Amino acid sequence: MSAPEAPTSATSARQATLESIQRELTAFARRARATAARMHPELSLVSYTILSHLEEQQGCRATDLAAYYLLDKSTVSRQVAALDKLGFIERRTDPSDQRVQVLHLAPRGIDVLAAAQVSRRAAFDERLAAWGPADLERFAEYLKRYNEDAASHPWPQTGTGGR
Amino acid sequence: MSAPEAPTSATSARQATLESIQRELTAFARRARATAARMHPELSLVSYTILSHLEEQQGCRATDLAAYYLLDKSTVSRQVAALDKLGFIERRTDPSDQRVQVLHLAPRGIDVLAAAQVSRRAAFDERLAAWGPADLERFAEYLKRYNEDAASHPWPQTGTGGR
DNA sequence: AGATCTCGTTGTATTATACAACTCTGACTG
DNA sequence: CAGTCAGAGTTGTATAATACAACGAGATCT
Repeated sequence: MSAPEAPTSATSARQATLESIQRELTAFARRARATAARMHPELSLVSYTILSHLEEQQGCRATDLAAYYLLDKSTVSRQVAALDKLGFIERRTDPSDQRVQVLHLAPRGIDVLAAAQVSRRAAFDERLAAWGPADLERFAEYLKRYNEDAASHPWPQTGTGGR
Repeated sequence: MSAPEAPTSATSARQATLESIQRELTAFARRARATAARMHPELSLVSYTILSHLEEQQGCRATDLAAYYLLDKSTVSRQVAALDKLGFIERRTDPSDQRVQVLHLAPRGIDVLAAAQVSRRAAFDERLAAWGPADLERFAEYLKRYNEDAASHPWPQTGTGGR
């Protein structure tokens, strides 16, 4: 263990910045559901994220979704079932492993996702219209880096130590 | 109406960046609940945001919370009732307007919030340990600016025009 | 073959949320 | 002052998202 260092003005400024990041991210997270509902009422945030993920990944397993979004597999199973029932996705059993279903966008899913993306892009375009390209790029990089860091640091032990 | 401009490589690069921002923000939002549950199991994301808001604002009304987090007043009412029942907050009727209750942290609320913040700070400290101060500052600024922009551009009309 | 692991489903309970109807209280108007 | 209207909060009701536990079917490894 290294020697404890006395707090300096630099470390407390850092703390203040971290607090600020937390606060803004949290506020954003809490608003996200409602925001999505207003941008595209026909597709909830939950459905949107799944369809969007499938588009980007060109198909994936339910387990992958659960891992990526930190959800229980039962939750994903039901959401996938609902999207399947609506005809938005298809489940193709993997021939090399009969347990796994590879999820793909179905034609109707492609359509509704595209429609939602139109609204979503319009909203982002308008909101971020005043941002310069350099700031946008940096913001995107920071977010990506943040999410990667969060994923790679599952949890600092906060409680009894179990994970 | 201004003349439509042909898409240039600059505009499509911008679009790609906007997509990236959307994607990362959405993934973050979707993970936030579970993340909070792991960081501080004793205080849900929802409770945390309310207590935290009260701490920062030194008290506010239920209506303010609803507006800030884009929630229905009934939702906030129940959450506030739950926090009150747990002894985390106090409701003080505003003497100048008997309709309004000003919400404040109660001693127990201060305690649990502080405990959660310890976990939270530890998590953020670890996650963002590799970030330099300049990047952190900029990230914080961008998030703040993003949230402000989102708040000031309620919605570009996406549907039939109603809000 | 048997133990064990993984993927997915289903049963059950809880929590967050919205919408609508309602009660108070305050403000404005004739 | 009476009547109306607007704002704050509560409650009834319904739905959606979620977790945990138990389970079934298929794969894997002795």
